Parts: sequence; C-alpha cells; structure tokens
Amino acid sequence: MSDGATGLIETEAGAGPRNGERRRGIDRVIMLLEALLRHRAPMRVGDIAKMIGAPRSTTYEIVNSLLEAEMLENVGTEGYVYFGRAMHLFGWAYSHHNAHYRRIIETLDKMAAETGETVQLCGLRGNKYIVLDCRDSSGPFRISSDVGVEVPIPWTASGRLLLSHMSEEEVKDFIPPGDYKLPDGRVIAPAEFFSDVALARQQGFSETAALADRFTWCMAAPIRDGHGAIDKTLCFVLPVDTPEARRSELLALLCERARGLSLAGS
Amino acid sequence: MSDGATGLIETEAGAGPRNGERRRGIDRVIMLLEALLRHRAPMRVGDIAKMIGAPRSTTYEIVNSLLEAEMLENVGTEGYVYFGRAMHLFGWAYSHHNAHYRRIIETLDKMAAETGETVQLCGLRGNKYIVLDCRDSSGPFRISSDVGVEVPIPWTASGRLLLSHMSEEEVKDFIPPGDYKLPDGRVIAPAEFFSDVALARQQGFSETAALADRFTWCMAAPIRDGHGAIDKTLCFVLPVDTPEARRSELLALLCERARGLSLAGS
DNA sequence: AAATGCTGTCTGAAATATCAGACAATAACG
DNA sequence: CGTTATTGTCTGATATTTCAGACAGCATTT
Repeated sequence: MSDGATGLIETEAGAGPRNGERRRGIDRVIMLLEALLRHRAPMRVGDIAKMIGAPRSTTYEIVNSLLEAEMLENVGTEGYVYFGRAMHLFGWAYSHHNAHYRRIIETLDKMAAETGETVQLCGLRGNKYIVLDCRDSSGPFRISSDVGVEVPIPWTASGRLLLSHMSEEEVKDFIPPGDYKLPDGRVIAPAEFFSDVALARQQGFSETAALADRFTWCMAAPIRDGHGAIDKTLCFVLPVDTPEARRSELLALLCERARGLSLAGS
Repeated sequence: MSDGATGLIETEAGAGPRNGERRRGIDRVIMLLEALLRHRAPMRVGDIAKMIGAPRSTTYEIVNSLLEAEMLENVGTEGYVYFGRAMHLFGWAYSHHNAHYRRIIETLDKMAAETGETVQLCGLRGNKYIVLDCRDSSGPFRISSDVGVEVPIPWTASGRLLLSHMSEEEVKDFIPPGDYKLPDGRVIAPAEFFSDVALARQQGFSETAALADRFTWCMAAPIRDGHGAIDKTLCFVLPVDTPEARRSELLALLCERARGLSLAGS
C-alpha cells in the first residue's frame, strides 16, 4: 500500500484541456478543497473550475452542494467562496479527539505565553513540510507562515529533523530536485543538506539562520511517537538578530518541552 | 454507545427514503462527516454504513477515498476511522481567513487567561445551538461541552439572545416542540421561554442557572454583525455556586468584550 | 462442528451524475 | 457602439458510479 499523499491536483500549467476524462464527484470535492487550501483565499466558481480542471457546470453543482452543507460558504459581495463553518467543526473534532494532540496544543499555548515568541508545530505532508499549528508572536515581528501551506523540506529546520530516520539514499529519492532551490535563488547543495540531516539526528535539534527568508532564525526540536520516530517538531521562529544568550535559553526550553511531549517508547 | 437524546436519525423531511434509493457520492460524504461529528468518536465502517443508511460496499469505497485524501484517518488498531489531518488544515483556514473571527479568538484567549474561567463562542446551526469555539477553565471544574455538538436552543443562555431578532410567533415555529424538554425531564413552558427571549433582548445579555445541568451558571452576551443582528454570543460557563460579586464582575467583563467585538452597525 | 456475526474485497448491471454546450444577463473594453 | 469576457442556469446523452449481493477470512458462540 503506497501512501501517495496528495496527488490529485493536476498541474494547471502546460497540458491543455486534454479532456474526455470524467471524474467522480468525490474526487472533485477533494481536489476542490485542496485547491482552496493552496490558494488560501476565497475563489470564484469559474476560477475553481479552471484550477481543478473541471467543467463549469459540474463545479457549480458541487459548490452548491458543499455550500448547503456549510463545508463552503459565500464570502464577500459576489461569487466568492471559501471554507465554511462545518470545516471548522470537523477540524476541531480532529484536533481534540486525541489526548496527545491536546497536550501538544496546551504546550504550544504555554510556550507562546511564557516567551512571547512565535511557536509552531510542524510535520510532513507527502514530501513537503507544513505547519500544523502555530501561535504567533505578540510582538510586532509577525511572520505567520500559514498553517497547511506546503513548503519544500530543505527550506526548514524542522525538515532536517523530520527526515532523520532516512538514509542518505532515501532522502535523495524523497526530495524533489527543485526543492533545494531557495526562494531567493540560492541553491542548497544536496550533500550539505544530507550532512545537516545527520547533524540534526545527532544533536537532537536543528537550527537554520536566514534560510527561507533573510529575517528569521528557526530552531526545531523533535516530538517522537510511540516507536521513537520523529513524527512532528516543535519550533521557534525568531528574529534573526536575537541575541545568542536568549537563543540558547529558548533552545533549551524548546528541547525540554519537546522531550516532554514525546511518547515514552516501550 | 447510544449518544444523547437525538432520536431523529434520518434528518431531512419526515418521509424517509424508501429502500433502493440511489444517492450521490458527494451527499454520502456529507452525511458521513456529519454522522462522525455527531458521534464524536472514531467509528467502524460497518457502523458508519448503518448510520448513514448506505450500502457497505459504497461506504468502503467512500471511506477509502477520504482516507487517501487525509480527510479521514485510521485510528486505533482495527477498522476505526475519524477525521483526518486535512480537516484540521481546512478548519484552520476557515477560522483564520477573516479578521473578525481572529479578533474573536484572541479575545477568547485573553478572557480565559485573565479569568481562568471557561469561555465559549456560540452560535446557531439550523435550529440548534452549538459551541463554535471554547477555552476550558484551567481549574478542576471542567465542563467542556464539545464544540460542534448540537443542543436544543431553550437549554442555553446564548439561545435566548440568538433568537432575539424573532417575533414570538417566529420563535414558536422555529423551535421543535421536543426541545423544551430538559435533560432531567423538566419541561420549559414555551411562554416562559418567550419572555426570557424578550428579557434577553431588552437587557442585552442572558443568564441561566442550573438549566441544562444542575452545576452550571451560564451567562451570555451578544456579538452583533454589521447589520446589528446577533450572530454569535460570548459566554462564561461558571460553577453554579460562584458568588454573586464575582458573577457580576464577570458579567460586566463579558458584556464589555462582546460589545468590543460587535461590528459597528449603522 | 456447525452456526452466527463480523470485515474487507469483488463482481456485473442498472440508474444517474457528470459532462459539453447552449442560453440570457451582465460587465469590461476598445 | 459593437466586441469580448464573464456568471449562473438548463438541457439531454452517455460513460460511470452506485448498488446488491456473493465471497473468503476470522472470530465468537452454541
């Protein structure tokens, strides 16, 4: 059973309407929701149709069904739709049904309150990194990388930890080649990344300075599941000029809390 | 096992669809998710099939699609499924896309931190009351009425406010007759409820003592939308023996904050 | 051992949901 | 002004999906 994560959305560029494909309603719904998540803003039905490669008439039909179920809702003056209330309820049910996740959220809250810094819970989604939850810094320094947005793994401190169960060969096969290229054009040498991963595994934490953007210092610590594997990470996103003393203090706190959240293996 | 007093299983109109009705996949998905939300715990595929009145083979098909999309996920060792990670991401996107909602959540956090009491954001879903979000008391007094669970409107303080735009006649038509019956068997006289609604409208807040259960004192204040209508409410859920002085202090805070969150209407 | 109840997977067949496209309204644009 | 995009709604046809039911496997009960 290969768990091909999220492969349903077609690339919108290039290949013209290679039509004739008739798709199931359910699959359309899934594509639609993922498209909305990536777009991160209300969309018009016509644009949704283009983005998921579905006929307009079908898209209207589906959108109306989802509107009625409150899984989507109308937003703004006309024609825009975005996620609806029902999604909030479903998501809340997800994140509170399991005691471990609740403990993690509590810790997130506490750390944000204690330090005033931006704290995130991170994980993988397919071969990308995503923020699963976050508490933004109360200060003016507000990065707020959005929850659920897929980011190339090599751009992140957490990513180095989340791959630490893999061999170098496995990492090489796992990361799409284009993902080594940073937003500013620089390219991370794969060999360097592999040694970063090894270092993270050895140290039990990972830090990056001014990587994905020039202004942030990121530090991540592993939360281990019942088998000792690194499932999620806890991390701080700091201004890059945070003094060393403060940084090491925060790093110690981060590691301690992450360890406390790890499930004691058998 | 038997969950709550929701006797009506098949929603929609009274005439239950006769056996042999063929339904759309999308509708099955919607029914499935709502069934999971009501049940509030992982379910087996067979039970889901029974609960939504779908053939087993169809249900397997749908569940597998949703599992692959991470809208559901396997939980526990055997056959149980519940909401998946994708739902969390969709829900997060919903609750953060709009600035007003974010302000409300911030206020919720702040009030919980300041008072240590249980704070809730409430609203209507169809002709039922639901909790939209909450912060549980840090103390041992933890009620934690679940987010998203539908509750008869007359059982709640918020409900009295949320109906205050309706005439007595409209309220009468809106509330299902069975909803006046409290969990302990007592019945609220409709006339009394109507005058409660009127009182709430006049006072600009609403309180109930030991109504839905014997141990809680609830107080609610309205959050008004751009048109001045009461869209949501903010409320405290207190131990019923909270001293009067403390209660009036909290009530003042509640009303002030709710007013601050209301959108300046015309 | 037989009987019962489950789960998860397949099948073929029939009912229908998806699709392409037409349509009227509205807006944007030169 | 005509021309070119929209949006939202309908239509009928057919390719597909839903459905009933059979099946093997596993467990528990009689």
